[in-house]
Amino acid sequence: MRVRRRRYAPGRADAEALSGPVLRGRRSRRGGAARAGPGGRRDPSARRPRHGAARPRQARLPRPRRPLRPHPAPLGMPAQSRRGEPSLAVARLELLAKIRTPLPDTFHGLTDVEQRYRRRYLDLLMNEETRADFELRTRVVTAIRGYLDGEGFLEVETPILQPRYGGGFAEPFVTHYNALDTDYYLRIATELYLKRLIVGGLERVYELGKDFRNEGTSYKHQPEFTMVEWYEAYADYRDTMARMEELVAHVAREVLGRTDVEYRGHSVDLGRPWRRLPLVDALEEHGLWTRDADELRRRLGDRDVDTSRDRSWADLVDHALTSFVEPSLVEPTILHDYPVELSPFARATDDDPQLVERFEFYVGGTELGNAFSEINDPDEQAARFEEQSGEEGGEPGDPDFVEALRYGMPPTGGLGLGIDRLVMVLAGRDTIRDVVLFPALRPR
RNA sequence: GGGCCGGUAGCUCAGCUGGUAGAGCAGGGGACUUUUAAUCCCAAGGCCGCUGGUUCGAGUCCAGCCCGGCCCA
Repeated sequence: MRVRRRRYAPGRADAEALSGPVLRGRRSRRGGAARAGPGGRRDPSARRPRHGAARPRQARLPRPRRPLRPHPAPLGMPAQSRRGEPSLAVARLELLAKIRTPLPDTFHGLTDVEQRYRRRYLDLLMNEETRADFELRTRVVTAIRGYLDGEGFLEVETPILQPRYGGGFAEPFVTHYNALDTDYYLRIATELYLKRLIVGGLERVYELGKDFRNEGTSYKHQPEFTMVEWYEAYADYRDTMARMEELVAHVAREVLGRTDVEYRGHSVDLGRPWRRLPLVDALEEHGLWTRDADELRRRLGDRDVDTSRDRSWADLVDHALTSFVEPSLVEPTILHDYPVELSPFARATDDDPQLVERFEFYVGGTELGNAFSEINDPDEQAARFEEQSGEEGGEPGDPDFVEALRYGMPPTGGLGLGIDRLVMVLAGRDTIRDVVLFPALRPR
C-alpha cells in the first residue's frame, strides 16, 4: 500500500489571507494561487516568482469569469513575505464554493483503498501519485492515437449496443431495446464491425473504446475496460507484431521518455524486438504440450490444477497457458501460432492447418493483447463459427459478418491491445483498479 | 466460491484479559505573527459496518450478513 505524504508549505501572507480548506486543498494544482505562492516543496521552480512578480501591478489570480469554479478568487498585489517568499497581498477575496465536510488529513492523506476507489475525487485531491497516474493514462491514450493517426489509420466508432455480440470468448452484458422489444448486448469486442469496414475499403481503421465482459474482477480484470483494436489491410500477423512493438515503444518514449519500466517487481524493457516464442514450444517447456485431452488433463492434475470445469482440450490448453506459461513471460514476449480450436478468427498457418497465425503479447506475466492474420475466406469463417459456437462462452457466430466477407476482404492483420493493462505497466501499478478512475465496486 | 486480514470522529489510527469511547491531523472560536506536516488555549464532533445472541453490562465474546484488501480456485 502506498502511504502518501503531502506537506503543505503555505506562504505566510497568502496563508493568512486565504486560510481555509479551499486554498489548502487546491494549492498545489495549476491554479494561480499555487503559482504566486511558494507552492509545494516538490516543485523547486515554484520558489521563484514565475514572471513579473517584482513589478507592482494588479495581479489577477484564479479569477473566474463565472463564480462557479471551486477556488477562492483572490485579487491583490504581488508581494514578498519578510523571508522573501513570493506571495500575494490580497485586497479582495471572493468565496466561490463551500466546503461543508473537512478534507482528509493533510499528512496521511487518503490511504484506505476502498475510499480511494469509491471517492476518487478525494484521492485525486490528496494524492499526487494518483493524479500523476491518471495524467499518464491520458497521455498514453493520446500517444496511441498519435501513432495510429500518423500511420494513416482512421479512427472510427462502431456500435456498443449490438443485436448480436461477437469477436471473442466472453459472456456479454444483456440489455433490452424497448422500441424493438429485443434484447441487445453490450459489445465484448469491436472486431466484427471493424472488419466490415475493411471490407468497405477503409484499409486502416482503429477504434479505441470500452468493451464489456460479464465476469468478475481481479488485479487485471474489470467488467468494463478500454481496448484499442486496429485492422490493417494487406498486412499479416508478422507485420502486426512489428507494428505492435513499434507502438508500445513509441508510447513508452512519448509518456516516459524511455522504454525500460518497473512492473510487478521486474525491470523490463519495452523496446523492440520482443522475444518471440511459439506457443507449442512454450507449453513443451513446461511439459504440457499434447493433443490428447485426457493426457493433458492428467498432467495438469499432477500439478494440482483443478480441471473439473474444463470441458474440452482447448479449455485445458487455455488453463495450462494461464497457470504455467503466462506467469513465466516476464520479458516482453510474443507468444505465437495458436491451436485452431482456440481461435475463431485467425487464418491457418501455411504449413500446419492445426495452427493459426495468431499471437498474444505479454509483459511481466500479464497479457496485453491478442492479434492475428484475419480469416478472409467466408466459407472458412462460417465453418469456424460452426465448430466453435457450441461451447458455453464460445463465439456465437455472426451470419451477417460472414455475408460481408463474401464481398471480399483483403488479407488483413488485426490486433487488440488492453489500454488499462498497458497503463498498469507504464505506471508501474500492480492493480488495474489503480489506473481506472472509477473501478467497479459493489454498491454500498 | 474458499482461506486470511480489515471496517471505531471528515482523515490516519489507539481501545489489554467485557465495565458504558480516545489521540493526532482536519474543521469551528480565540490568542500568537513564529515558513518547511507539527505555536498555544477553548469548544464541538461517534447507529464503534449491519442484524441477532450470550451477559447485570458488548467497540471488545459468539453467529449470520454487508463492504473492502490480499492469497487461492
